Amino acid sequence: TDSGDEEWQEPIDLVMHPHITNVDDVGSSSRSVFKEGRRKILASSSTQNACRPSDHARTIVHIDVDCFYAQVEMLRNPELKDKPLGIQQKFIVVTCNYKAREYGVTKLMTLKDAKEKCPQLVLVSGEDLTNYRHVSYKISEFLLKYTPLVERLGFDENYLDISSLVEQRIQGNDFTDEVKGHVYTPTCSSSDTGDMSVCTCGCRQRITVGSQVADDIRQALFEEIGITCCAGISYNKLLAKLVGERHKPNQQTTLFPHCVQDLMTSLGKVRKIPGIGSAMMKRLESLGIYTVTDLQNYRLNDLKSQLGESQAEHIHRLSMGIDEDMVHTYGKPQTISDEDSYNYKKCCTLVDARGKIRSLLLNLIKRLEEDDRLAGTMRLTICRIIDNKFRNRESKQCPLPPSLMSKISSKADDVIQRLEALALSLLQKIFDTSKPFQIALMNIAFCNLQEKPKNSISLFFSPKAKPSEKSNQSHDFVCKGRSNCS
DNA sequence: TGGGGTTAT
DNA sequence: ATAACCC
Repeated sequence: TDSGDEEWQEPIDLVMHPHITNVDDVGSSSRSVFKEGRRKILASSSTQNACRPSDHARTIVHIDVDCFYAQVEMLRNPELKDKPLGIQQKFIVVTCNYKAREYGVTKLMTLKDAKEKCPQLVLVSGEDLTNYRHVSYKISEFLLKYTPLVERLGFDENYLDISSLVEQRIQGNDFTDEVKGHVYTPTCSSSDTGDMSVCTCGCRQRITVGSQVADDIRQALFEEIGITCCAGISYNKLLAKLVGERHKPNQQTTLFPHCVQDLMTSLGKVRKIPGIGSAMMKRLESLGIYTVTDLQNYRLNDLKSQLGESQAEHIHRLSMGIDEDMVHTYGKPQTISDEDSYNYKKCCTLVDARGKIRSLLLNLIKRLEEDDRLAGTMRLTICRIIDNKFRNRESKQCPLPPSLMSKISSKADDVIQRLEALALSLLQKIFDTSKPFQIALMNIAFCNLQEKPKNSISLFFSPKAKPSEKSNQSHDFVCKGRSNCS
C-alpha cells in the first residue's frame, strides 16, 4: 500500500487488508496522519486506533425494531399499549413490550415464569407470522426509499449503506457538526481514550452526518408506519449492529473508529460477536479462548491450523471489529416455509402426520400464490422424539414437476392432493412410517423459486395484462432479486 | 424454548 | 442434505 515508505514495516499479525490498495480517499495532509496512526499500532499491539481510510469509507446504519411482534400487536390494538403485553408461541413468551419487561418478563421465557413475574400479563398468540411478515416487509420497503442498499436480517433488523446519501449531504452542505443521539464512549479498560482528535480521516464527518441521516430515517419511520426502533451508526455492519444495542429502546448510538477497540473488548465473551455462534464458541473454548481479547491476542497462524484458513481469518478479523461484508440488497425470499411444533403425543400416526402436512401445505400455497413464483423444489424437515430425546432435524427434498406447479392454486384440490402425497413419501424416506414414531416438529419449505415465465402466450391469455406495459414492469422486478439476473 | 430465515460445505 | 449462523 505504502510503496514509497521504506522505513515502514507492517507487523505480521496486523496485516488486516492485504487487498486494499486504494488510499485515494485521503488527502496529502491526512496521509501523514495515516502513517502516524499506524505507528501507534506498532507501539501497542492491542489497540488499533489508527484511521484506516479505505476501511472507513462506508457509512452503515443498523436498524433494529424495538420488540417487533409486541409493537405490531399494539399497533393493531392500541388498547394494549399501556398494558404489559407478551407474545405467546406454544408455552413460550417469545417477546414482550417494555411495560412487561418492567416486571421482569424477558424474551423466550416460559409462560409459567412470565405469569409468576407478572400475573396481569396480557397474552396475544404470535404463532401465525403472516401479519408480522407483512409489517416487516413494509418497513424494509420504507427503508428502500433512502437507498437501494437495504439488507434484511430476520424480520426486525435491516442494514443500510447510506454512504451516497451522506456524500450528497456533505456536497450540498446539508449537515451540522453535531452527532444526533448517543456517541459511544469508552467504558472498559482498553487504551482507547475517547479523544476525538485521534479520528482525523474523512470518516469522522461521514459518520457524524450518518447519525443525522439515521435520525431522520427513524423519525420518518415512526411518522409513516408508527414503529420505533434503535439504530447503530458506524462504518461496517458488525460495528453498526453492535453499537446500536447500547441504548434501547427508541434511541441511536454512533461509533467512531477510535473507540472500536474499546467496544470490542467491552463485549467480553466471544459469543457476543454476531457470527460466532454456539458451535464456534465451543471450539474456541477448547482452545482456551473465552473473551474477545483472548481471540484478538491468539496467534493467527495457530488459529488457522485449528479452524482452517478462511474461518480463522474471518473470526479473527471480527474480533478486531473488522468486517468488509457489503450490504446486500434484499430481494424476494429464497424459501417460503411453514412450520408447526407438536408437544405431547399429537403426531404419532400417519393420519396425524397427513393432517399436519395438509394444513402446512394449505398455508404455503396461499403464500406461494401471493409471491407469484413457481417452486422448483419441496422440502420436508422434521424433528423426531426417540425415547424422550429430541433428535436432530432431518430433511428430504424432491423436485416439483413444472406441470404440477403451474396449476397450483388454493382451489385446485387435485394439485394439493398430489403435493400431500409427495410430502408423505418424503416422510417415508426419512424413516419407516410403519413403525411407531413421535414427531415434535414439521416444516415444509418451497424453494428453488422461479419467476413465472411471462411469454407472449400467457400474456395473451392473462385477463388483466396489457402487453404494452408488460415488458417494462417485469424487468423491473426480476432485477430487484439477487439470483435471477442471469 | 418458536417460527421463521440465510449461507457454506 | 446437513450444519452452521441470524432474528
